Amino acid sequence: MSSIQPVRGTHDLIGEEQRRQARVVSTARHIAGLYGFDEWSTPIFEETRVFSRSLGDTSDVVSKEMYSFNDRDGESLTLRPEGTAAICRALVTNALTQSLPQKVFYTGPMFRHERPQKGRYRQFHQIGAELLGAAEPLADAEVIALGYGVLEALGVADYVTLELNTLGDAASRDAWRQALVAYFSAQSDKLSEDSRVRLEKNPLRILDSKDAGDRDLVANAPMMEKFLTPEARTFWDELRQKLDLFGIAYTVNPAIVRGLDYYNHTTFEFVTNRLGSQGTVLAGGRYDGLVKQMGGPDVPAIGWAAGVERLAMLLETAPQAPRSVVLIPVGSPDEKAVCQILQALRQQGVRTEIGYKGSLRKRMERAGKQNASHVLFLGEDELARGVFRVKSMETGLETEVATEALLSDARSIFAE
RNA sequence: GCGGACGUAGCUCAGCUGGUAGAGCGCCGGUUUGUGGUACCGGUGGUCGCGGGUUCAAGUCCCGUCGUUCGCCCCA
Repeated sequence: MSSIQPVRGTHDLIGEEQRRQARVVSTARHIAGLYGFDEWSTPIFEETRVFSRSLGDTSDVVSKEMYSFNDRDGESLTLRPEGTAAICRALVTNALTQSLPQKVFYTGPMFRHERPQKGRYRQFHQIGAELLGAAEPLADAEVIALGYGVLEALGVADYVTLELNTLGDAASRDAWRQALVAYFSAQSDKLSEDSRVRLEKNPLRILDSKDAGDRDLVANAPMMEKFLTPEARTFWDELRQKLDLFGIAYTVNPAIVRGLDYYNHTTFEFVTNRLGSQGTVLAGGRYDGLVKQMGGPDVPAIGWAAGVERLAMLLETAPQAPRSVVLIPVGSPDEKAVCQILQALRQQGVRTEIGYKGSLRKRMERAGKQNASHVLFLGEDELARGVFRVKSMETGLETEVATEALLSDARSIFAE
């Protein structure tokens, strides 16, 4: 066993694992396109303040999980722990606040120094969608519909449920937060140790505590509903109505409060019970203040991110490896003819390989192992007669095909 | 960051109460001359995660460390 290992929480993506993740990404990219979202790519590292400012200083992501370092110029940089902040930064830097709305799809690696677990890695991958510059509930509904559409296209929608909540606008949220703090402070002796810390840092998080004692307290805690301003209530009502119009089923869960500071109004999570404690598969919400925080104008926005590894694990069937047509020279036919036919097939869009070294038996064996769809035999005899022997590895049947036909009509010859 | 479990060939694992490692699969080659997935034969393969300690002797006991995994925490 080699002593050089990949860094803790990182993995090489090879074979089936690579194919599963690629399937997730390409499917999401396609569905996002149907909704009119364009793909952006932002740098993998940013100035640290892009994240520290936006995610909230007290969030664990900022306070203890970021890969931050000083570069050779002494500037503090950070490997992106999530995608939304950078998209907002890019919106501002590229002056796209002039042409709203912008509908953005992105994908790529993210980095968080967490304790690795299944479905939770230090370098992991996300897909995400952001709709910047639309304030109406219809936008929220459409963004959620896009998320659902991706899950549906991946064939995992059945294992997943949508949980929905509202945090209201700033005024609602502040009032609610104060009420929660007052409520929990009055009986902080009954709270779990973890939740006493949350009371200081992020009281909303107490609501989704798993501690049994906490849950009893939470059951009687003041609910967001009561603190909604009339505007926030209208928004919340409309959102649910639009979701109905899109035919998206959901359950309201007051505990969906999200971890990052920038959310307001809509929050949602698509969750599954198939991945143990890492059950959140796609989640997001509205973040109307973030673009302004990034130094831009007041741009309302809504979006979500999803974990590629988690979705890849949920895929029911693994994408198949592509099958090749393998050319096996018999004896020593003219090399020029061999190379020409290889290139001609590739130009016609047929995945073609040549069987290297070994006896004919060996090469056949290898073609079988790599699951080739067909084998092409070319010997001096065939070359002289202007034909190939084409063997279907599926049926074992072997036919003679004129070289001309291969040069002009290869795809139909190899179509199953 | 906290607590538990685990860590033997590429893979799945066996190795009793301590005496310097085994199987199956895989991989490589062969069963003569132009044909796979079957069969047969032969071969390759491990400083038992790593580092200490106890012992005449450790894969087997103890400590530490790294990694994986489960729960917590956090979050996608």
